[in-house]
Amino acid sequence: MIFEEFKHLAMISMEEICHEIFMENQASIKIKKEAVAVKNLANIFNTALNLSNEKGFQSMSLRDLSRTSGLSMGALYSYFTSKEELLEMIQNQGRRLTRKVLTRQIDVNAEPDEMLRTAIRTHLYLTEIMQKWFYFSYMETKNLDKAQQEKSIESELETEQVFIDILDAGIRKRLFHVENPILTASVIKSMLQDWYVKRWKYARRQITVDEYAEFVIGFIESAVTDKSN
Amino acid sequence: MIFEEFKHLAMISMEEICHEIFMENQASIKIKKEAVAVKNLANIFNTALNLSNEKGFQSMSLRDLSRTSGLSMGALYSYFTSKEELLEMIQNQGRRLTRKVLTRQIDVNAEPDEMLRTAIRTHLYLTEIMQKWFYFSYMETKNLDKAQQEKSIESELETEQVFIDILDAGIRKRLFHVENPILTASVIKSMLQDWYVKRWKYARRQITVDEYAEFVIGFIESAVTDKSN
DNA sequence: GTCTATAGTGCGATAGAC
DNA sequence: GTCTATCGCACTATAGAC
Repeated sequence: MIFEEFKHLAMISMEEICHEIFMENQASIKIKKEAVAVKNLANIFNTALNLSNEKGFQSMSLRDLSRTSGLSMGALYSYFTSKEELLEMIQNQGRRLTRKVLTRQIDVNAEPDEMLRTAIRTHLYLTEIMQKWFYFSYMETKNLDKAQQEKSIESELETEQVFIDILDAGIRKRLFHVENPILTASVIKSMLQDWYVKRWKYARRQITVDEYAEFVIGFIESAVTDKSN
Repeated sequence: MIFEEFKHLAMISMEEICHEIFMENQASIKIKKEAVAVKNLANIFNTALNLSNEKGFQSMSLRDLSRTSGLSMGALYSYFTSKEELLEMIQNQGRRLTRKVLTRQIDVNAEPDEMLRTAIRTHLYLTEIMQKWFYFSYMETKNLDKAQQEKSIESELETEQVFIDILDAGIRKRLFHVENPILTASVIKSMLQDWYVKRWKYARRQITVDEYAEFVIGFIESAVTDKSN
């Protein structure tokens, strides 16, 4: 699968997510008509992500959000009860989407080397589509309360575990030679994160997500492949 | 060189830096006695870094800074003319220290494989000592004005260039087999950044900077070493 | 050189009209 | 369901006593 194919597939997930946001936050959302609520929520989230990616969530005032989204202050507060809650809503959805797409895409019956390639591609493609969401999540974790921060940490370790499991499977089948699967998974993750954190760098160099995926796969494979075979 | 040796060496640089901060910002610093100014500046910077690393620079109010540092609001404003200037002062010093230590440590006459190891270790050791400074710099770049952001980008690319040069030298001497030196340098940098960005993860797993350095060196070497030799 | 007190601004949040 | 108007508060920054 290349990026263009993945793009189509993930759009379906996006629809699901917008629906879920509405359903799950009905306690905070005063608006009852789903069509109206979903449309405005999408607007609010997109605007908040754009503004936050520019200058950070704290620096974005709700007046900024109101002006840019076209919704009044009063209208905004129909969708959340505080600025902090808006932050948590956005964070939650990012985490959920990651988990959903990553576990859906990886075929557990495949061989470890194939699984590794798929996991790398899927992760990169996902963060490419949701770049702003991931960047936001990444940068704003420290502004969350303790409980939400813990969730964020769990989510990070969960993603890392996917790679640890793949590496372990590869070691057992003697496809990989890896001395420290945990640290190896950790540095793999750092390479994947670089794609959405340092977006400007890759954009400037005109590197596409498929080119980056190919490079990372090649780099990691030449580091972990068992050369005794 | 291991970390403990480096630590001692870098402390000398720290002294220099504190002195430089005072000398260079005499326009903004109203205090004339150097001993007083340097002591208070060190206090302000350290406190600001601690608070910012917890909740971000924007969320840290100057009242927080005043309370935690023990200096009054008025005293704080003797050392900078605005909160934004404080941010820039901190950013500038981080960048300067990076450049100074990295170029000082790397022996350009060494063989590329040795240079690569030294560059990785030096980078990790430096960020270990100045962890809060680097984390701060990393997270707060987007809150800077355009001109300062550009400096930050230059600094990132400059560090990356150090690795590109080493890789190129290694390719010429047939020590390394690297298809894309730019992307390779880029992922090396992402692994090094992970050490100070995800500090909590490595602390939780009780991995020392020397252990991480050894791992990263091994990982990168097995990816870039020319296997035809 | 450092303090306290306060001016002035812009924020998050809400009440009530439409 | 959305708007405008406004409240109370916390902030940055400064002026003037010591």
